[in-house]
Amino acid sequence: MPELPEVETVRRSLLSTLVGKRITGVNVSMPKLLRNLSAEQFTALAVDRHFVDIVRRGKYLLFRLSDGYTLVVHLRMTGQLRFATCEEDVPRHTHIVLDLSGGHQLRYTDIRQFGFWFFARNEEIAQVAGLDKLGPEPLEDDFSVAYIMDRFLGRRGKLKAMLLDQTFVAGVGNIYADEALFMARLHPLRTPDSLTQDEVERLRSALRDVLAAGVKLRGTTFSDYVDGLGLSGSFQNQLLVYGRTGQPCRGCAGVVERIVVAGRGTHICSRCQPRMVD
DNA sequence: CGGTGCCTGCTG
DNA sequence: CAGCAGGCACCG
Repeated sequence: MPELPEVETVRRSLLSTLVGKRITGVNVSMPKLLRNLSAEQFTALAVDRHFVDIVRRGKYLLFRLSDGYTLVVHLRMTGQLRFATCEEDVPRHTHIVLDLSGGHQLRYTDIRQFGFWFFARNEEIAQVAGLDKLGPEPLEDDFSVAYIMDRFLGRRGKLKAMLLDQTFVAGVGNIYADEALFMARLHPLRTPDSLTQDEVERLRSALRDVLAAGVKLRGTTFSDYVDGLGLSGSFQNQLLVYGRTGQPCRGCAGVVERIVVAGRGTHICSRCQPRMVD
């Protein structure tokens, strides 16, 4: 489900409510979601620690706890973190519940059970697969034209696959990749190595613009995604191609097509995004 | 590189 | 009932 804008929105929505709250109890009904600890080990380490900060890297959320501990959460496709009071009904597919001081809870719900939690000392979280290999944050300055040109040099394969590669750029997923490629007027099957500097500049701007707009509108809600307080996003109303197969292109008289690239459903306007010769 | 598996639920 | 879904690791 969640890409950078959704994960960032969850972070922001939980920050002020969670910081200062102490974990008073732990309830794990799906122990396999705890990637590195048993439910007993996790409970023993987490109870009595309080939340200090929440940081996002790519699609990972890092909950900083007291005494130098960090809880890493990845929501993958259908994970949800929800702050709630104890009295509120617990939704189906809720697999982990943290009881918090003040009668609140932090609940983790995940229909497809693809997400995970990893709990360790701050200096140990580099062990989380993928976290230490993340590329630059697309909204930061180090995601530069020079960096992209360098990474694209000599690179065969498919442009869209690069955008989804978290070691190239952190936090881009299927929706925002399609939207950015459309905005940059680049075909997803282009060879990265073939892009001109002008095209790389367009791609970088489009990615940054679409992700910033996604954050501003608090994410894209189709069905599952809501933020940490249960609120939907509204970027779904701004989508130009994603999920619009067969509908008119918003940029020309063409129609949005669906193709498969790198195993993922991919939405393009082949008139606005010419395949060209590589 | 592409293909597959991990899961459940929804849609055509 | 098959196919698809916002992600990613692993396999050959």
